[in-house]
Amino acid sequence: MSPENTPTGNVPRVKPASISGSAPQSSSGPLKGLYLRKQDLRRGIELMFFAYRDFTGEADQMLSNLGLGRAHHRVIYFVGRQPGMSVSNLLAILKITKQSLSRVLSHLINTGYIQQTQGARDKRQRLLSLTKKGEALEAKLTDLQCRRFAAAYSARGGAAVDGFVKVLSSLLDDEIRADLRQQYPDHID
Amino acid sequence: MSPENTPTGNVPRVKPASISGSAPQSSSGPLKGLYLRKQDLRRGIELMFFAYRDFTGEADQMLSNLGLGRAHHRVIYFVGRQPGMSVSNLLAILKITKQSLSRVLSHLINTGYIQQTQGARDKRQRLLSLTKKGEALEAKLTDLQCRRFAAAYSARGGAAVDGFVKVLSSLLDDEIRADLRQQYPDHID
DNA sequence: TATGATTGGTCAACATAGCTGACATAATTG
DNA sequence: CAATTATGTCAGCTATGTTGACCAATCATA
Repeated sequence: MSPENTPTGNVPRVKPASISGSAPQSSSGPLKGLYLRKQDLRRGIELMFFAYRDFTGEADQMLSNLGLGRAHHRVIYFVGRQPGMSVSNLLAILKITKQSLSRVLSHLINTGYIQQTQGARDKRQRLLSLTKKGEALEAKLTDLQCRRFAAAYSARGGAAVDGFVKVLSSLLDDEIRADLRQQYPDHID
Repeated sequence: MSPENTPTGNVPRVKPASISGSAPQSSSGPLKGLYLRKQDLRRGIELMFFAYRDFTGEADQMLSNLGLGRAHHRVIYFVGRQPGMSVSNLLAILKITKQSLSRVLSHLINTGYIQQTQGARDKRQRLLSLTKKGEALEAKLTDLQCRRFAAAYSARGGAAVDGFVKVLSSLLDDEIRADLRQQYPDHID
């Protein structure tokens, strides 16, 4: 059907450094790198696309009932995770412009999901935290997604979870991986 | 710092069926479900967010240099994966409206990345395929993402890849998992 | 063969969420 | 005091999704 569905036996491989198209990679033994066949890499690409969509789908639905979107969710999630976070900190995590954040954040403040207090040490800073209403929404949304993860994790077991975390963290840009390693010292390597 | 960073020892767990907040889950032994602590589930959520962003980042950059976006990439990717695909088939995969697809697809046809031929059996169908130009772009984009996967896969090894695939496929909606199981009969369970 | 379902396209209008550029204010730091 | 930093705001643009309405060609079938 598709070009990479070559009949088993002589399947295109991909080397990390350069992709040679269809040259078989025989230098590292017969079994090593079986998961580096082009079809395996494509499966990874597609799994990321579909899993990310499904993973966010339920929360998106709940949000849209409240007139909110995924951008609001991200703000609520990260403020909930680290209350007292500054705006610039949030900007660094989300990697969007302050104008984009401003629109979403103002809305969340005006609708009573998020509150801000002046920084004690640096009075310019607006330290963000969830209100009761915000906490309630954050809990509902995070529970939705945690439930999906809990189901997947328990269906597959600890070893699979370990591999999942390892591969995902290796997909990250180096800079982001370093940041996450600080957040989860024992869990991201 | 954050509310779930409780000092090790009595860490909130999450059961797949219902999230109880902070009640410890002791019914299934002392070690089982260690990966179901709330912080582990949050780590999963965050890894998905950051990894998806980084995973698409390089391709997004290349696309924007050509005046294209991620939506164009998806079309090019899936048409390249299954040449001769019909519009309705593509709509079913992407799960967007035909109006949204139309805008992107028309642009790709007008700029010579995609061609369409009338279906032989059903003359209403427009069967889509990549032109030479489209194939070249698809190859460049897919190679970018494959290289990232190849690097992560070889850094972590086959066992980790196996866990990665298992957990990701368990994160899918049931219907999507069934579809993917057909695409990759030996690889998604 | 007539009817209804399917495949696909089109026009119009709208919403979300990103972007750039320019400019302003207040507070900190050297 | 001057420079930098943290934050906000106005204006406009783009990409990508949405609804709703309507049309044409083709297919399948009663």
